[in-house]
Amino acid sequence: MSAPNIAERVREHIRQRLGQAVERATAQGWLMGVGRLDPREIPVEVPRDRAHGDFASTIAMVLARKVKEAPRAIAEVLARSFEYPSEYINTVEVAGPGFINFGVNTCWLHEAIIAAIEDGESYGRIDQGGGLKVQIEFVSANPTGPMNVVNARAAAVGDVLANLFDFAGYDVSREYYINDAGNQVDVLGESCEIRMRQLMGEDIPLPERCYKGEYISDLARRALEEHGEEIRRMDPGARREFFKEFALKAILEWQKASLERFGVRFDTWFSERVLVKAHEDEEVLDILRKGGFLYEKDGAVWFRSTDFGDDKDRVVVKSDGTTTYLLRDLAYHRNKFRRGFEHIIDIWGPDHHGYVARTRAGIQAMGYPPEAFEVLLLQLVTLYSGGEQVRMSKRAGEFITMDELIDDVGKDAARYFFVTRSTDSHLDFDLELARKESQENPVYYIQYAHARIASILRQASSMGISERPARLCRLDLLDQDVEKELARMICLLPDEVAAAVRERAPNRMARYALDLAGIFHNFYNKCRVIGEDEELMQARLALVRATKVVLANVLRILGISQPERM
RNA sequence: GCGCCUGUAGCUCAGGGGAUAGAGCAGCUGACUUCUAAUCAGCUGGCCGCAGGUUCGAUUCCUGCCAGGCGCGCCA
Repeated sequence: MSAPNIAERVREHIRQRLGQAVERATAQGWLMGVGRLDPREIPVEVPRDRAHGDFASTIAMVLARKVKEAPRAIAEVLARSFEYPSEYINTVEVAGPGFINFGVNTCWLHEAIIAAIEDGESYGRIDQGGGLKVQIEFVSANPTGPMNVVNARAAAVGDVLANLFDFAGYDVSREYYINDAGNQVDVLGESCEIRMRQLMGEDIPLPERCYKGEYISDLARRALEEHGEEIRRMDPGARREFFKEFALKAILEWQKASLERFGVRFDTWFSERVLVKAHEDEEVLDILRKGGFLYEKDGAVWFRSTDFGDDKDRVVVKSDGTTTYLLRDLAYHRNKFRRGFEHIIDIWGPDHHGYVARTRAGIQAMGYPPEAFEVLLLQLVTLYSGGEQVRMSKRAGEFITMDELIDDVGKDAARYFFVTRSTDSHLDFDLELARKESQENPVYYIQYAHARIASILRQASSMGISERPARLCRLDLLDQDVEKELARMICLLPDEVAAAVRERAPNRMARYALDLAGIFHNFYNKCRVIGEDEELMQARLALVRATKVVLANVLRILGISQPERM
């Protein structure tokens, strides 16, 4: 189910007619040497500056090269040959160095208002993905401590991206990879066990490699409270194993709860251990060996990833016989493909960028299409507090947790903040500033627009005014600039979704929301709704109702609540 | 040394071949007997890091340099 993308339809229309205009001009002896033109290649864009029309084409500048005439002259010829007025196009003018600007009949705006109201929550949905099975794996934090701020950014970005893919017609699945097979969970168990022994009065130091956070002691205390008797009866080996499992389970629950509070829910929590237990890492070894991509050197087994563009070969089995993280990661990605995902997106930290080439190499060596594997490198977050950088170190136990962040700035503000920057841009997050400015945070600005509309609709309803179906309204009465701006923004939602997905740019949605809210607030100050003549009031009610739908849909994509009152 | 990311307003950042480069915050001036002033209108503020190249056109693409961040393990 997807609403018609009205803007796309108009663009298509312009391309068609421009194509015809070129043919017509050629037939009359103009524009020699153009040749045939594929309408799909005719550039038609939404100009940044509204004064340049609703749509614009740079086709004249592009053709200038072939035709060897001044772009401006070409534009004039095309504008003259362009057939209009048409069902969508009202005006055609040549401007600047050779732009052809199109003014669009307001009926396209009306269609969007009607569609937004009638389609409601599904307005803006497009069928770009055609149900393609996409998996997005994100956060995948080590299960050795609470979620930190970097995890929170990944959570926000991944979740919004997944929402966007869903909106664009993909069959999307959210996945969290649990790194529970490495030695870090052993260290976790050890840390916890030693804290427990200290609690029992034993005088032993905590080794340097251990995790030092307060939460470790808390876990030890809890274990003693809940399982004290059993623990006392265990021999040292069993006890360490117990603490490992206990801590792992508790931390996973904790992480899950934090993410839940943040509004992020995963379809699958995938355990590395399960993968290893099923010997899927060894299967990968077999596959690679059969493909002739393995060799031995210095007592280790190497994968010749350089065959696939990596800059050096990689060890998959260490000389002590254990497997490397890479091998298990390849097994994991093979598993993803075997589960039927047609496109895989991993969100990684920038410190993992070196793994992209070798992982893709492995995927290719195993016979899967390398282009179906995509990595989004999400840049880090630097926390500031009062202008001073907050250094974070898990081992030292110093960090701001995701929970603290949510307590501090709130889920909505935090999510917005994380998603408002592009993924490849570092994020400076000043806690004090975020707290201080929480009254004027952009997220409130957007939510306030939504609440204001709700208030208007509430008021209308309490006055006994019933909203007329949009298609029965005199939408042509919406002739003020702000009203048309607002309607135009409503039109552009499907476009915006498409662009955000194409560019993997959740931040586009944040910007769109801000722009839309801004235009609405502007409208609110210029135009009244209730109290105008019946016809105008009904038309504005429709406009405002449609705006509310769009704001709500965008906020939902961003995972931000849509308050009815503030 | 090699790889990835970044450099745009005082601050935090958008824009990524096109027209006069934008927003928020900060600063200044105005607007509430009105459907929510968490709002609006206006002003101030820019060698788009530097130097070349590609072309009708470069803040955007390419190369080099400078500056910052992150990596470059038989760790995960």
